[in-house]
Amino acid sequence: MELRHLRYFRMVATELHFGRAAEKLHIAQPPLSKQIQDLEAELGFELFTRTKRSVALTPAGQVFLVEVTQIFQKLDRAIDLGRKTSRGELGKISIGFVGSATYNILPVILQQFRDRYPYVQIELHELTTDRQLIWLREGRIDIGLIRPPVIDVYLGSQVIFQESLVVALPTNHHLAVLTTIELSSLAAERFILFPRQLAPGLYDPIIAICQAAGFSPQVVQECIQMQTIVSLVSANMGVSILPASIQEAQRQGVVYKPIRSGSGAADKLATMSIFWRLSDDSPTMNRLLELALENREL
Amino acid sequence: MELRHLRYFRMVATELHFGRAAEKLHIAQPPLSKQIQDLEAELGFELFTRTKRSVALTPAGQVFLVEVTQIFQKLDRAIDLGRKTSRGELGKISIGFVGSATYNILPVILQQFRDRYPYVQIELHELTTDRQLIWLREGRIDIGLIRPPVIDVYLGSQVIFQESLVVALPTNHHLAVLTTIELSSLAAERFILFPRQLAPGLYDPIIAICQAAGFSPQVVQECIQMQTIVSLVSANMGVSILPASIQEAQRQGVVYKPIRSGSGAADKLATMSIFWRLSDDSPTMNRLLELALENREL
DNA sequence: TACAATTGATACTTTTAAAGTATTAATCGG
DNA sequence: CCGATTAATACTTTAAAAGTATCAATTGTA
Repeated sequence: MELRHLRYFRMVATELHFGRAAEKLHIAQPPLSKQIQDLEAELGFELFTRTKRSVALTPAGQVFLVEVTQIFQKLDRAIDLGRKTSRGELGKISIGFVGSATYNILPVILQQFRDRYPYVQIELHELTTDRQLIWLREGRIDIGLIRPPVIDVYLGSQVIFQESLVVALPTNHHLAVLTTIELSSLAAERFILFPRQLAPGLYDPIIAICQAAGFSPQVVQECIQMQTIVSLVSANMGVSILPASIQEAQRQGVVYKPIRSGSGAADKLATMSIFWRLSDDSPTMNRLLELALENREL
Repeated sequence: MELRHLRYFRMVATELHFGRAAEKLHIAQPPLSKQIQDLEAELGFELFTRTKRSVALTPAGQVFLVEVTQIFQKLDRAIDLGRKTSRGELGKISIGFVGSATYNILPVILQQFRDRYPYVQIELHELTTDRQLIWLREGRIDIGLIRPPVIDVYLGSQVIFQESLVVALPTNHHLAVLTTIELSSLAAERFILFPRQLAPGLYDPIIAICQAAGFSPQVVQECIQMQTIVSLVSANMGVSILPASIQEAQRQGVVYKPIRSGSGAADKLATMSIFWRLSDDSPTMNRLLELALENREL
């Protein structure tokens, strides 16, 4: 049995006239009769009761017609789903991100992606850099938003966001009255930073600019969550240097001050990259990647 | 697109190897490659990502595979439903019957039919003879259980049940002590019968045997429902002559007595026939007809 | 009642496309 | 680097679908 048989059957069942049906199918009448006969022989039951002058569906033919119509609908749907999937308009994508991406690039990308591809299911995982790399390799996430550098030959990456660093001070700090902060004035302060292990891409530049300003920061506390660092600053436990986008989440008891860019070295030092498996060619991943690169802020 | 393309696609998707898939399909590998290429060209998207050494489904191919599998299941089901319908194992049948069929042939037929064809939906309509004929011609019922004679060239009929007539007497009637009744002894009684118009096939033989016994019955009341006749007899309104199967529904205050068959004329005078449209060739109707004729009681 | 029109089936021919054969090109493992 | 593996390509053969001509049965009308 081939779809041709079912298409022909449907036309004859609609027209109830072999001549007209053949005409609509753009074939001659004898091959149409033949195909219907073949179909009936294969099915093992009659689809039509024919006299020399008229054609009518048998009860079995009626039942079969309903089913066949649904089959064609299902086939159309199958093709449509396949096409949408191939375009990345349908499917699933798993995105990993470090907490600090929440304040800048992630919401922008998510909103645009949802607008463009509303039928793609998005799965979000807030993960530390190292976990993201593991999950990426294992295929548990398809995209990672990570602060470079990361060296992995199986992963592709692109910088998608760069921002300046700011100093976070308790409101009652004596430097909090200034509009910009000279880094060297923080030489004696106690610092609260991310653990180097989890975010070397953020940690190392901070240490570097401090040393360029003539001091090594005294780190008294390390915190995994950026929000926790802010809390500790507000509680007068110390000061911190953070990506500028932290200012999106304002908090009582803390003020953020730009670093005076005498050397210019403090500008755009916090970078965020998008990572993916080089072996992954899935349409949804490619669409998300395209969109992320379109929205680069460097 | 033909089912062949989908069958081949399914096999390649299962094997993920053109050579093995071709072998299982009992064709050579090159035509299989060709058919898959044709399918992809028609669909407008790739189903497989192939290197010279390996084959894998694209995301679109995965989605399409799921749908195609369902399509084949649906096709199998369509064939099965059609076959069952052609055998009369699936479908619907509408049966009309006169009230008095309830006591004899109808329950037998219904139970057997349900046992044999449990997936056929049965619709029952208790109707007078004349309404059944109208409904039959209009196609509102497919089968009628009617007391003949009926003359209609568009309908087929077969006698399926014949039974004797009995006399229904009030319990306190002076003849109620006898085991059989001589008809002539009822000459002076008041009779309660069906209206002739609604059941001439029952009415006329009753009148005939009475006249053969030497009297014309005095009909004081006509009732459409057999149960109502029995009620009136129990209420001492008169006597009646009814088909023997009425004894299935015993009732206080009424006794039934066989007619003494001196002449033999009272035997098997009440007949029930099955009627159908001669133009109707539906499998369910044919199965019911077969079954009714198998269960003939003459 | 007979005859023309209608309509599906049959017999046979042509055309299309599916399947087969031989071979190539690329990849991978040893 | 060589041989085995595997999908693709080029070309031939074969099968089956479509076309043509005609028949046979039915219907309705002259």
